[in-house]
Amino acid sequence: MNEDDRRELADLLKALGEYNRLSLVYELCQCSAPQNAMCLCDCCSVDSSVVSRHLKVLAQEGVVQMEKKGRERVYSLNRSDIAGKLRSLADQIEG
Amino acid sequence: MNEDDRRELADLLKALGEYNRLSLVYELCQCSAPQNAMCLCDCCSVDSSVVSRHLKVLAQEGVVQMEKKGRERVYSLNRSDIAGKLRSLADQIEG
DNA sequence: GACATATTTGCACAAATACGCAAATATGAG
DNA sequence: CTCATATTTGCGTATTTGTGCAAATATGTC
Repeated sequence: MNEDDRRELADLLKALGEYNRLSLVYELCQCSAPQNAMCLCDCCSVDSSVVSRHLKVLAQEGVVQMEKKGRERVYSLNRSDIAGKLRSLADQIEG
Repeated sequence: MNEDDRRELADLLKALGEYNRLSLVYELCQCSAPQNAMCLCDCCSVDSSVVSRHLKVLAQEGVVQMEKKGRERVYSLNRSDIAGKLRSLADQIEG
């Protein structure tokens, strides 16, 4: 694995490695339909601006996908993509 | 998943989500025998004290295991343990 | 005991980060 | 257009974090 890929993977893990962001991911896990930020706000008790920033980070790392829907923006997990990367790491670690 | 478990998982991901620490993990990945810190120093160009601290973090999160061996301390990966946790997360994300 | 090597720890510091609040922006509803 | 709701952004702040250097500690070797 080259350096850039490793940096990218580290950034992904860092994005997931913050409690409130991980909570957002778990919340999205349980939703079949995409959710807006206000709804996601409920699962972690922080300001909506904070949720907005966390979702931005998750989107940058490809964890979630955003879609404009009228006045709100709905988010959904890139399930197979992230799961694949985590499994790939697991495989490498297990050797 | 309860809150404590989630916090613990977030801490694990955070430990893995730093470039030099992830590099240490990859380095250990490729070693069949446990390695000491001086050897691990080579894979990331930082001071030995920094490596020491990173290894401490990884040990606290259960990523690596330390064993005293004379004057040096050798580290090895908890391969199946970490791989299992990553796969478990992947499974939950994939739903 | 004296010395060399391996590792940790104390200290200082710069950069990153998470956070809340208030203001700005976007957009649907009336 | 006006208003209400959803979201982002600017700002200030407190905390965390990664880092290097020097000193301290640990332990094998002579």
